[in-house]
Amino acid sequence: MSAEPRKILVTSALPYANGSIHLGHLVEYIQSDTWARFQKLRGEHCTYVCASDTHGTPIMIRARAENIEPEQLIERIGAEQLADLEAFGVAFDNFYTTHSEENEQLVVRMYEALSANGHIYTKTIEQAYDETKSMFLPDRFVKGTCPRCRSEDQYGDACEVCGATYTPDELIDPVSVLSDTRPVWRESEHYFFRLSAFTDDLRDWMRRAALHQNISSKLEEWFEAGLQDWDISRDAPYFGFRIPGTEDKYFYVWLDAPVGYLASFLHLCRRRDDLDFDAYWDADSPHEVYHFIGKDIVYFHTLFWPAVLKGSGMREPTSVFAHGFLTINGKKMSKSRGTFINARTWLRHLDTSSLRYYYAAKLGPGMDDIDLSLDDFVARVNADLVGKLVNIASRCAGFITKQFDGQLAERLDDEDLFGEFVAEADAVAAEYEGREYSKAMRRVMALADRANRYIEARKPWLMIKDAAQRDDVQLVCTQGLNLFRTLMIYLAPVLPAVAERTRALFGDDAWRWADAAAPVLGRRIDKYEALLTRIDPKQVNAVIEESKEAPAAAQPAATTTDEATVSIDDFARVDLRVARVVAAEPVEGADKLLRLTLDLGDSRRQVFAGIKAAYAPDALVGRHVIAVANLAPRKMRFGVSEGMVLAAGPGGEDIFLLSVDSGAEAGMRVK
RNA sequence: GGUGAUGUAGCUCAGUUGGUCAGAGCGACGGACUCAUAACCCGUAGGUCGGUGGUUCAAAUCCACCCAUCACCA
Repeated sequence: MSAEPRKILVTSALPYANGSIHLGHLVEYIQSDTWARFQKLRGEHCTYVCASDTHGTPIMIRARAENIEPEQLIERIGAEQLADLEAFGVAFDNFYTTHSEENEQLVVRMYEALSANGHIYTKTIEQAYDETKSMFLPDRFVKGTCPRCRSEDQYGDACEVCGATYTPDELIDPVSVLSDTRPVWRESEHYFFRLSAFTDDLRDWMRRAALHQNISSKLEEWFEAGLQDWDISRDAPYFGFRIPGTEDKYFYVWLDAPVGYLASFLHLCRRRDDLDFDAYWDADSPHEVYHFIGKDIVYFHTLFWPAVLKGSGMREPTSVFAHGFLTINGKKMSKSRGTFINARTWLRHLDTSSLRYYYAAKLGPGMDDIDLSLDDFVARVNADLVGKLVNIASRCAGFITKQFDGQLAERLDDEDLFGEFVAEADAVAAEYEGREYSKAMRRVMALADRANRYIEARKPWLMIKDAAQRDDVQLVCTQGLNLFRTLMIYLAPVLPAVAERTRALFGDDAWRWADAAAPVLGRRIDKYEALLTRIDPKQVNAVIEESKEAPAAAQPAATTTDEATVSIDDFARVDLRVARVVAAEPVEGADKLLRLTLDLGDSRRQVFAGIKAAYAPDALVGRHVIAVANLAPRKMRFGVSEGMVLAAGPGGEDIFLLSVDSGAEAGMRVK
């Protein structure tokens, strides 16, 4: 490791604020979160940002359908997406929105730079127009009969039956999906980005970025076909940013979306002394910037985006990492098969470490699709994680706790063996760095096998029967626990929740990668609690069953088990935070409700609380309460409630808010 | 339709530049053990590497064609 930490900015693709996070999305977030966590664990200065992608026609249409403003829709969905991602351990340094002041300023700044550099021109094009809705229609909003194979009800850009591609005006009997009327073709002036002028720059960038073979061969393909200029404008009505100097032209969502990476980073820079926006984004920045994306958006991230950055006088990304898609049981996710699984559904029945591990065990640096085979998932997680990995701790900790009062020996039993585990650190690190997670998992599990064999060979359960060998039992179990601890440090990027529990078990301070090489000796450990529990196939079945019908919208969570207890995992899913009441007011038309605006440190939420009879609004402002930060947002008659505040009592006047001792600040996690 | 990717033991996958490359884990089966969340340890199983044809002394590994699955086509 170099003395000076690397400065790294990592992004995940922005989730579109039009739907729920599902297992497919999670491949990307878990992959990039793991990488960012690895860099941080190694002591690098790594920042990981993301944002909600909020603009475009689909969001405008959906908001209309729900009879709300687009702003309300994107705020609700964005909060829900962030909560889901955080529940899976995805730890952004910042999750922002493309519908922000920062983003608009950056988009305009970049557009003006592009314009000044001669990279923008206008051209009149013809486009489908819905006269009843008074709006231009994107290709996907026109349907009709395929001109080639005559299949009915096909989208305006391609036929799903015969695979033909065409433009909407070639469709037979085209109709607008918004009104079922026949669209007309109207002319409109559009703004174009001169992508074709950047071919040489992009070729040059492609070499420097050392893109994965699969991506660069794709790019070569596109270069050979010749780059086409890019239509970056859309006509009103459109939900997005208006192009300066125009009345009714808006930036296409795909222009402002990647700028959202910058906006989220800028938003964070303004709150952090150790981050300087320009130092990362100036054309000659020495820092590293990486985008993790899915293979479906390679075009945008390896052509448009670097070209737009270059054209606006900024630096290009250091590299772009693309992953494949997720299949479940070998097939595309499907609602009828129950394999279109939302993150939220998963959380109700299964823990998140298991999925993180399974994905890691399958992920490599390439663009190949990965398969979540549910039977294999259960077998693999139970065998690898519970059977061999956690088992090491489980079989050693008992002796230490019961026989030695939790006291670890002062030395190791087998320094050489420990040394073998330490010697793998560089190889594991290199595999993480190269996103060869599957290889890293394989390597770590091979070590776990080795640790189990070591214990098997020493047989502490026999030694304990002989008073003369009592000290050796302590040595062997100290050895075993330290082998386990080293492995858990290696796995911390993938299994942050289990790593955290392990760290606490040993009473360590925050782990760094190098700690894996230094055994913990002579210390008293906490009482061992199960770090993970086996998965029952019934849990997976429950997820499938629940996913089969239309996603149960905001159904109260079914109890996850028959038992009256919850696991530590279950509890950890509830994100309790200290919140400061910024504003409180009665809700018109509701007898019991107060509308609270809560400050959660990094965000503000609107929450409705049934405490009107017990608390005067004015008395609440400024005080701290405990809020559930990841409760699914709920649409109420008066607006969306984005959480709940904790209170005790039967209700009515007898309701008592929980508070925290002085010193606590808004945003602190309760645990 | 064009382009590209993938197709290796029941399952999930490794196999750098062609010659110990026919492998691992899981499952299954047999045995041992009982510290551990029926976990762990030892052993067995044995797929003509999607198909056909070709190049080569030698191909899962190169070429051609075919089949299947998947993706992209701004």
